[in-house]
Amino acid sequence: MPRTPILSASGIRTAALALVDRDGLAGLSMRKLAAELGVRAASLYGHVATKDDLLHDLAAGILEEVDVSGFAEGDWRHGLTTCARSYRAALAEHPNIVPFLAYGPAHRETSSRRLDVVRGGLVAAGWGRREATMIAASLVYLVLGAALSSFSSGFSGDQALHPDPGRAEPLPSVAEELDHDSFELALAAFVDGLALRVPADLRAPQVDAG
Amino acid sequence: MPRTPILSASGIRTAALALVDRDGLAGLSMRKLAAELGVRAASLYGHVATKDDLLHDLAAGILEEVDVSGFAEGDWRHGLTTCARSYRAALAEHPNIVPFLAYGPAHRETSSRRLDVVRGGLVAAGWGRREATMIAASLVYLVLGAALSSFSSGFSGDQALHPDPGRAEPLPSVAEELDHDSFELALAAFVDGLALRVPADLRAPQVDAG
DNA sequence: ACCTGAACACCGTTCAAGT
DNA sequence: ACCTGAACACCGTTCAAGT
Repeated sequence: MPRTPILSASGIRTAALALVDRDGLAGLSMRKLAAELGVRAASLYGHVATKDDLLHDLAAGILEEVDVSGFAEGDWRHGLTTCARSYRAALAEHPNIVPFLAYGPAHRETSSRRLDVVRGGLVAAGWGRREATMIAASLVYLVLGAALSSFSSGFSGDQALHPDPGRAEPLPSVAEELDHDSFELALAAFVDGLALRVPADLRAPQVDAG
Repeated sequence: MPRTPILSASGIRTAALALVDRDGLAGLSMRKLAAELGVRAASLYGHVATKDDLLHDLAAGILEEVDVSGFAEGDWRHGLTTCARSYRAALAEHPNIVPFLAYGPAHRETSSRRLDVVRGGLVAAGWGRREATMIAASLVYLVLGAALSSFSSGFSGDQALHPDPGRAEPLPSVAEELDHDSFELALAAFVDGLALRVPADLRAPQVDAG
């Protein structure tokens, strides 16, 4: 009678993500993860190739939640805005994994499949292919930058931010609101600025030698 | 006759930065760093409190290179652009340290002193205090996002990018140029978009209930 | 004063061995 | 098939001891 296995790849991933959410990226160790699952560290390697691989899978799962359907209606401004917001929201649900995304091309595959949809939407809306690529990249800059500067930018001496002038640091909720508003401002300004250089269809092309 | 000390805090920092530049953030260990200096790991702790502290100092040194003087002329667009470019250039010189910046408020102090200058310049140019804070935050989003998405965004199947259509990946120089152009596009669009919502001085204030 | 040896409490990963 | 013990080659950090 074969006893049912304790471990599974997906169970490991779930526990790992919970651990990262709870204890941060540095708080995830294979030994701790194993203990959480009632098992020893070595056992994990029957289901998961490597810790880096595991983190990669977690990141991919999160990026899969990004909604790129907003381009369907043909409005690239709406498409960009929707995508950026859902991207940011997806990262906000697991903020502790964001530093891992900084470690380079580990998560390239999922991320770029997503970006190709964005690029496609932009091209369909009349943008050139190179512009579309650059706009998609810019979107990632904004979202990723916002995700990892959240709470950490730390604005030192601004009394205008907290109604109570005796306080040195903004309250968490105030900081959160400020992060949110900053992101929305950046996104709106970026999209508005792009609209000024929309090509052929609506406007004459920008001067060639910038 | 007291033999002259081998170690110094600044010597350690220099070697550490060189090591990070060469071997990446993961390639920096206190033991390796000590070996590089002809010493044992324990000796470092006479001059440096902690590895995290050391990295914090490296980051602070890099952020100090950021040029925030561009606001002197009173042109906030020029100030923002100059600051963003020099910020990006400073990070580009030590790209391997960027992931460390993602690990939260460790480098808050230097960073926020810099940001206060930006905020000040924006307020002097007529922006409201809260807007100025949000714009400064947005700038950080853009630069940090660009710094860590560099080369890593990885655009999969775009033949338009490389002149030779047989190639699967863009050449490094092509990727670099694309990163650069994307950043410049994002920055220009962002600043242009901001200009559309410039307050009181030049335009009527935006509608209050957004 | 400054550096070292040795130790403590950890890591990720492998692999022969158990069931 | 699946898990374990033990080991390997590492970590950051401390601290009594040497010079």
